[in-house]
Amino acid sequence: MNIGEASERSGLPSKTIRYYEEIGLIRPDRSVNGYRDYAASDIHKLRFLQKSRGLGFSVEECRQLLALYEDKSRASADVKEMTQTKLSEIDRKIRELTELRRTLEHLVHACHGNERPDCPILEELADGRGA
Amino acid sequence: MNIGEASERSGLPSKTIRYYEEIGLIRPDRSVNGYRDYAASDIHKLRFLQKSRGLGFSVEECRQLLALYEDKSRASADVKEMTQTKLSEIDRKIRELTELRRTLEHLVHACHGNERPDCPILEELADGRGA
DNA sequence: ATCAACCTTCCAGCTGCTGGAAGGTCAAGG
DNA sequence: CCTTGACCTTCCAGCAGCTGGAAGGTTGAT
Repeated sequence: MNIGEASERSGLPSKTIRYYEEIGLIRPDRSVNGYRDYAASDIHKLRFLQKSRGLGFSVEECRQLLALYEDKSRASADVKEMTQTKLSEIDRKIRELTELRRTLEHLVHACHGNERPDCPILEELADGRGA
Repeated sequence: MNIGEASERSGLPSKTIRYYEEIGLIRPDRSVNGYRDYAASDIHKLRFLQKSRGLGFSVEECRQLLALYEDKSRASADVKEMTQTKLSEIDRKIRELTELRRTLEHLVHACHGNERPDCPILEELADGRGA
């Protein structure tokens, strides 16, 4: 499939998809007319990239995450260790998002009308408990 | 407090803190010697920025999030609407992270040894159910 | 055959930092 | 008092990760 459809299916702009190819994250085939030709597996990767980038992982981290499921030898110790590291990062992000969510909700429902930066919710957040 | 301590307490490099000031995210006082002087509330904001940036929110989105709890008139309808939008985004991110986590775990425990991109877990992720 | 809607490459510019130079401030030790 | 080292300052350059636009080729429909 052409880049336009790949863009639609992955949620990434064509520009970004070409950029990801440039930096070696994906390697689509080329049709005889020179157009990029994306396979289903390319779309998988692009969707994966779309999500993981949006979740605050750097391109290099995304490259590593991609490698995790492309690596035929991912039973090896270092791959497992890296996966574990990534899992911890993900858990931390989930905790932080949950916290952020709680903060926003409280700001709407509870802090309603107080002056800033002394709001107890804010203090709680900023004190870093749970971060 | 000086920028070094602010950096330590917020988890942000001094360079980044100065940059955030340059683009108007924070406005620390200045000591007589010309050094930046950070109050506790500045640290709160910096920690907030550190987290929300790390969670994939753009600087502009972070500016909005910051505004949500600085805004004295945040009882207004549009502020509430924006908060709701942000809450939805956060929920989506949490879902995606949870998914990503499940995928990584399965890649280690269940997919172990299969060839790539036909792994059923991968299909599941890429098909976008739950994204 | 021509028009719109695709696609291509290339290059410039923007965001969000990040590093380094050149120099001022401060507390401690000689 | 003065020097040393760890701070701090501004300014400017560069990198990461896109993003937009120009200039041009391909495709399918009228």
